[in-house]
Amino acid sequence: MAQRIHAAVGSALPPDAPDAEPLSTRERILDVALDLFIEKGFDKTSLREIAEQLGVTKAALYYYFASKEDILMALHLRLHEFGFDALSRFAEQEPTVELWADLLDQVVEQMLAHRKIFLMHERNQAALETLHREDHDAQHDDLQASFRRLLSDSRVDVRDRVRMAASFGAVMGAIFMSGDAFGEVPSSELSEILRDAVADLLR
Amino acid sequence: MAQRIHAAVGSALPPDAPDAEPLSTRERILDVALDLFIEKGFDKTSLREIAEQLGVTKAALYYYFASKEDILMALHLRLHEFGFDALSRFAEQEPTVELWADLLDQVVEQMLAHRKIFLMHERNQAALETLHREDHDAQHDDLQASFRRLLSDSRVDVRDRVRMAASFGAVMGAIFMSGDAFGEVPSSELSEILRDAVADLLR
DNA sequence: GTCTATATTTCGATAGAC
DNA sequence: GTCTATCGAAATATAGAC
Repeated sequence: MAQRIHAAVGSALPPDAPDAEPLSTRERILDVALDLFIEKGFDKTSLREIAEQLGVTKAALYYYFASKEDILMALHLRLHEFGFDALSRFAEQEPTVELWADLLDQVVEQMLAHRKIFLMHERNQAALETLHREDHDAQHDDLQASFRRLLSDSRVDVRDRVRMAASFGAVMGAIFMSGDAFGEVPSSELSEILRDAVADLLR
Repeated sequence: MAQRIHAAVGSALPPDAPDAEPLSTRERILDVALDLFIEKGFDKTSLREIAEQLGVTKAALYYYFASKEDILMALHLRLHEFGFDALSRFAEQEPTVELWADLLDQVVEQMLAHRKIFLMHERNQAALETLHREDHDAQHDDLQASFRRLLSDSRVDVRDRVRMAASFGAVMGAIFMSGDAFGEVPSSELSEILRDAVADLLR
């Protein structure tokens, strides 16, 4: 596993945009993998399965990705695309509940727009951690790590820090934990309800 | 895998209670497995590893458990022990935010008292679902399923349902998502902060 | 109850033709 | 770019002695 990971980020366009050009094979692999990683988990998904569902053979996958973990990494990088420079704001200034509330507003939008990617992350924490352990490039200083650092910042009152963590969990819970209990609720309504709830927690 | 799963529940006593009798081998297996399933995930934990850390061989494990999944099932049953008859209250009456708030108070206590079991569940959702797919005994009608049913109950206003899900997520987030950011915060304080937060969400 | 084998399967990955 | 064929490793699980 000393191999360089060279994953890149697939297109995040909606699947049937008006002028959708046919997805590249690479992107199709990622989309199939994303669904399977959500449904069965990374470890229980075999390359054979991904290939089969795509109508190619295992070996073809290796033309696009150096390893199975490389596929996971490419999906992980999709997450870094959306808004998680948002967290970088906190690198310089002291975290406050007000800043946090602003951040969560953005996070809610991103999560609703890219449910699958977030869901995949929620359901494959262990596999993703292994990935990061091996990537000692530490170029990205992972999200979760920044997260924990923030929540450990002793300049902020404990009560506020707990509420910061809780408000994030609240958003996650409402969007993901419930399966599709709110699948029929329009995103805009869900978004508004959540914004209010977050405000109540961090007011 | 047509084999009957016959897992039973290990003792949930604190590890060094005053009159602690030495743990049975069976319980020691479960405790080691619990730690490893949290740290590396179910799929990446091998029976060899569990056995090694216990000072026995793989084969010995099979005297106590019929399969690797059987070990996971035994740990899953530990969860059913604590307080999740709590959810049964909702089977009969209409869910309300008031009932939900009461429930969450209990859940907070259970989570703080049995962090590891809950953490293991959070981090091995995929493996646990596979388990349930195979256990078509449906004797237990899983927690998560009851959960989703509750949150889909159209008698309750959408806004309230979303807040119910969010409040649960808030508790999970504060206790688990943060790693050990609040490890030094006394449980009693954490519990009180969370109770207040939940009240703000469901008031 | 625990051990030493070993059977069996599956998977990730590679080589090389086309 | 995709295929066929195969390698090698690792894991779960079993058989049978002690």
